[in-house]
This record gives sequence, C-alpha cells and structure tokens, in this order.
Amino acid sequence: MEYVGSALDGLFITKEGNSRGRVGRRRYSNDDGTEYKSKNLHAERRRRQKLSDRLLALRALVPIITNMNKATIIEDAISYIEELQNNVEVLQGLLYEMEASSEEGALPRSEEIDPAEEMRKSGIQAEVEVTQIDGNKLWIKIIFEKKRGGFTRLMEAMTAFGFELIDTSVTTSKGAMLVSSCVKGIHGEINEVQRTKELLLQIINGI
Amino acid sequence: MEYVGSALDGLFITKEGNSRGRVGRRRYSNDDGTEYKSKNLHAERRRRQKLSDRLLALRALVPIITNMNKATIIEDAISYIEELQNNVEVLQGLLYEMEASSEEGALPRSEEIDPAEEMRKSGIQAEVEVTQIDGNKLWIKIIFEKKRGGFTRLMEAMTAFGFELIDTSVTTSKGAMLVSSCVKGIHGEINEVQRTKELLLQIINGI
DNA sequence: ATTGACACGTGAAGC
DNA sequence: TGCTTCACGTGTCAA
Repeated sequence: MEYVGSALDGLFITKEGNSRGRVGRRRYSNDDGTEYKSKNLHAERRRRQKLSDRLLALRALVPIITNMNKATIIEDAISYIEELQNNVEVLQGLLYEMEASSEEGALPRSEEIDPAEEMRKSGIQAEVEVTQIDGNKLWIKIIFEKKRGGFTRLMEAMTAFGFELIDTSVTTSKGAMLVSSCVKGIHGEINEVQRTKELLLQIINGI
Repeated sequence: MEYVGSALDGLFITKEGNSRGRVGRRRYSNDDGTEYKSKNLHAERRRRQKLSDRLLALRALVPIITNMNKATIIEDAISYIEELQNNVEVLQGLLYEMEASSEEGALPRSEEIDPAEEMRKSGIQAEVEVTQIDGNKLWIKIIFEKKRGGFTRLMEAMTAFGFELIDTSVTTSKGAMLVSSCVKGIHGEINEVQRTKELLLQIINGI
C-alpha cells in the first residue's frame, strides 16, 4: 500500500501547505529500488549524538536530578544554576560586610537601643552548639546578637553553605536571637560536628 | 484537530513544518474510516515545545552564549555551572580563612547569675505537660531550670528514648527554659500521655 | 490498550 | 553552491 504523498518532488514552497492537518492520508514512497536517501543523514546523526552527549554531561554536573528526562535535566540544571547564583551573591555579601567590619571596628550605630548592650546586660552571650542526633542529622543551636535581617541572612548563609534545613525555630529575647534548627549534614566527614560548629561561628561572625 | 501554530520559538528562527514521514512497514489496524495517524502526534509536539522552552530558559540564565545552537547552549551552561561552582568554593575558602585570621579570642565567659536562684525569685516552677493532639501526635511543654547544655541533653535524651520530633521551639527567660514540642508517640500504648510525662520528668531530672 | 519519552530519517531554511 | 541546524511525523520501547 503506497500512495504518493502530496507534493513531494516539486519545489513547492509550502506556505501553509504543510500537511499537518487532519486527514493527511499521505503514505508514499516505498522503498523499492533505491530512492536515494538524504545526504545529511549522517550529519544529522552526529548532531543528535552531540546534543545527547552535552545533555549527559550537564546531567553529570547537576547534583540533584529528579528525573532522567531531557526536559527535566535542563529544568534541574536551571534551578541549580539559580541556586548557585544565589549562593555566590550571599557569600559575596557576607565577605564584603566582613571586610568592612574588619576595617572599621565600629560602624556608626544609630539604633535606638543597641542589642549588643542589652544582651551584655542580660548576661546572654552568643554561642553556637552542634550535636549529632541521628545518622546524618544535626541539631544546632545558635544564639547571637539580634540584628535587623539577621535571621534571614543566617538562613541564606546556611543555605549557601549547603545545609539542608529540616526544622527550624527562632525566638528573640533581651536583644538576643536564638535559632534552633535540625539540619541534614553537608559532608560525610568524620568530625562533622566540629566542622559545622566552626562554619556556623564563621557565619554569625559575618552577620 | 487543531494544530498549534509552529509558534516561533523566539530564539530559533521559525521554520515551517514539513510533514514528510515515511510510513514504515506494517501499519494500520483499521481502514474503515479515518483513523490512523499516530495518536502521540500532539504529545510529541508538546514534548518538543517543552524541551525548547527549557532550553530557552537555560539560555536566558547563562550570561555568555557563544552560539545559538542547542548543543552550544548546553555547552555554555556547563561551563557556566563549573565557573559558579568554583566561585562558591573560592568564596567559602576565603571566608573561612578570614575567620581564622581574625580570631579575636574575645568571647567573654561570664556566667554571673545562678539560674536556679533567678528562677526561684521569679516564681517559675519546673513542670511537664503532655497532651494528645491527634492520633499518635503529642504536644509537650517542658519548663525546667536553665543549664548549660540542658536543651541539648534534653534533645539527646528524647531522641534516645525514641521520640520523633516533628516541631520544636525553645525559649529561655528568667533562668528558666521552656521547650514546647510536637512529637510522634513512641508506643501505641493506651495511656501514652501519662507514660510520656513520666519519661520526660525522669529525663529532666537527670539533666 | 494507553501513555510518555526517544531516536530516527527527512525537507526546509539560513549562512 | 554545500553544509549546518532545525522541526516535524512516526515507529518503537517501556511502564
């Protein structure tokens, strides 16, 4: 059964004549003899393979992949890039402020009440505590001087450093802010607790 | 059957679709009316468009693009991701070193007030309260004398006793520490509330 | 049987 | 001209 499809040979500039419609009913072109094949067949094959390879490489680079689909690979790559961009931004901001505060000891504090002062008076002191709860779960407690946007920046920094927050709660009192959080560990390191503690100290130092 | 207009992809130069497929061998299960035409045609079209969209979004996210090709878009995305990863690593290292170099060693250790004394003066008393919320969920409230590491040890003990913490918050005031937590029950016991309360009392007694 | 994802071969544009 | 890239419709395989 072979029918000759509409408009096959002629140059026929198809304006709308792409037979994409309904009853196309084009079956044509048997394979009798040798209807010469397209010349770009191999080229096309190479192109496809190259694209597949790139996609594979991309997938290898992205840590989390929800699915193996081509589309989802790209999708995951997109969100990963966004995450990385955000990380860089946060880290840069942290570094910048840290440098600034290190150069100038005390910035002009024009707040009404200095949280640091209040904290000192209350006998509350900043601290970071990290304990291993279970497997790769860590419980962290952070007390630091309350600052405007401090919590947000803490969260951003922790995210930037790869912490996966499972549960978090925050409360403020007497100029101090207490954040207790259950997080998933970042590395499979041995002394993860100590490393995490150092990291957190570093973070709240930059806030 | 409508067909989605080929809808210029924005980036890629639009091209008219051709429809020249060769019909493979064995086909058609019916001939009476008009039935053939593979049914996944629209699905395939959607899939292609989705992939194109993702690729477009990816390209929009990558700052430098050497070429508009599909393959090169992915290629550029790959190198961009590598660059970002390197950036994050460098920044983290920088921040870490900075913290190490600026060890002020301040951290004044001064625990002047005795929490127990303060608590007694404030009229706050230790207590444990357990109520059943829903099914096997319990809500617990614990007030006890604030001690260094007390909360951590409470968490450790509760974990050790098999409590599964759903949500926890802690606050301290006037020498006392209040922990309110939503936990999943440990046993399917009948008088689970009472049993849990005894367990918690025992725990904070040992802290 | 139905659905979703893929690779394939091919005509059409652009350079 | 040739060469590259693209979208298309389709068959096929797996869940």
